Amino acid sequence: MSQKTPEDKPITKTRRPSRIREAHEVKIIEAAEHIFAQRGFNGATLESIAEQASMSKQNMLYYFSSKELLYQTVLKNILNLWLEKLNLINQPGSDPATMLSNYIRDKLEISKSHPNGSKVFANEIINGAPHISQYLEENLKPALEADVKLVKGWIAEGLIDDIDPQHLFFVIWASTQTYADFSTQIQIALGKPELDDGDFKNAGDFLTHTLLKGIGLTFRLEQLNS
Amino acid sequence: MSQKTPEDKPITKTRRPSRIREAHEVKIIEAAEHIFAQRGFNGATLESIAEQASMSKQNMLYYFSSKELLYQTVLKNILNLWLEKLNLINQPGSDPATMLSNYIRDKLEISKSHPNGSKVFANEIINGAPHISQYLEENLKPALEADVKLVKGWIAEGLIDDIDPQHLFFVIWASTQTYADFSTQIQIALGKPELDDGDFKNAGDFLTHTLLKGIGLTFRLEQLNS
DNA sequence: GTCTATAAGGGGATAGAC
DNA sequence: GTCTATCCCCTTATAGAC
Repeated sequence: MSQKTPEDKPITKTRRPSRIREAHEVKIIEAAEHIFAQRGFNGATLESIAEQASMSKQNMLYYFSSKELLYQTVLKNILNLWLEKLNLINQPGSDPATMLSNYIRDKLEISKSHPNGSKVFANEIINGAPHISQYLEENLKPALEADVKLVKGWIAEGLIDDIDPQHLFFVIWASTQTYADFSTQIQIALGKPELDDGDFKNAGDFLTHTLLKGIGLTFRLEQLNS
Repeated sequence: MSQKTPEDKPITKTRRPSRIREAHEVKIIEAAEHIFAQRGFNGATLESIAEQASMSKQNMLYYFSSKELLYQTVLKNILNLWLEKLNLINQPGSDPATMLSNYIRDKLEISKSHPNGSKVFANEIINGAPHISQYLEENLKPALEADVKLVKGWIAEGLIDDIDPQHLFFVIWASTQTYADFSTQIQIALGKPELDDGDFKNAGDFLTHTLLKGIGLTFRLEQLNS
């Protein structure tokens, strides 16, 4: 699996990252996600990120030479996670109801497991995507177009209502990511200090019921759970 | 209507704002919305807001004595606009389909007319609502609870499916505000430089069709448009 | 009400010893 | 790889003249 150097002995001078570097990089990225989510790009200080990662600011700069680089890394991590799930065609089951309900559940799952990455991304988009618009153009746009084509096929076959496929995806994105991005507001509305598994289950049930039924799929929840 | 001073002649020393003050305050708030939306609270500088408002930073500080005060003003403006529309019971028509479709159209209209206010608010919530959580607790929460009660009544009467009312509102909020907050991403996905009236019409049609049908309302678009 | 000047502090990034 | 020290710019807010 892993690439081997021609020599017998491993040569540490090559680009292979050392064990300590790898561990520190993970720690720093997690800290950066946390702080960028909480304070935005400009509000986050390298000092506070380093503190969250339990190291000195100067040492952190040894691993990520600039705030910008750190930020880009966090942004691309979450976007790549989403893009993986957006590849609907690669799903095992092939009927529209299963594909869409799986996609909704997957997106919600990421909101639950990576709320900070989602928040950093949301912040970036709200501010006009100054650091990532090109990456969206090159990666998100074509991925969405493939799915739109798929959904148009469903409409042509009469499997679902004649709705606008692009807006279907915009609404799925918004309504799944809101449970990460707007969790503070939802917590206040629900009167609880944190969203728990039950809340995400309720969200998933509501969304699959409403969106699938709403576009004309005679989908029943019991089918999926069985 | 307007409060009168006991004296005959207007006393300029009282709290009544002068004409020039009022005009400048409006200009400053609009500029602040724009810059805060684009750069976040920390990224926005008083210098850039003042420039957008065509005045000196020092003069702007004469009207709004701190960045914090300016920010709070922008936040409460947009939230109050939303709270007005959230008061569903005050609508003329009283059937669920009309109430909800009107609410969705109203929310979308605000996304179109006040995208910057929406973005500033979104940023604030994402960052954990450090400046406005108490205001949400005192104003948003009770307003939502009234609507939840209303929707529960509809369910009890069998007018709509047995869905979770709170999540219905979370999804309406997310999916209408995304056309303001995430407009940059949507523009990239649609391949156009700006969202136009047609895009908002498509969004509104998709949302009313899908959400109303999705919760079991046998609503037809033609009824509303006639 | 508007201007010039400046106080006061914060924060990104680099240099160089160990 | 990690540390101490420091450069230098940016930004909020105030003081005081006009």
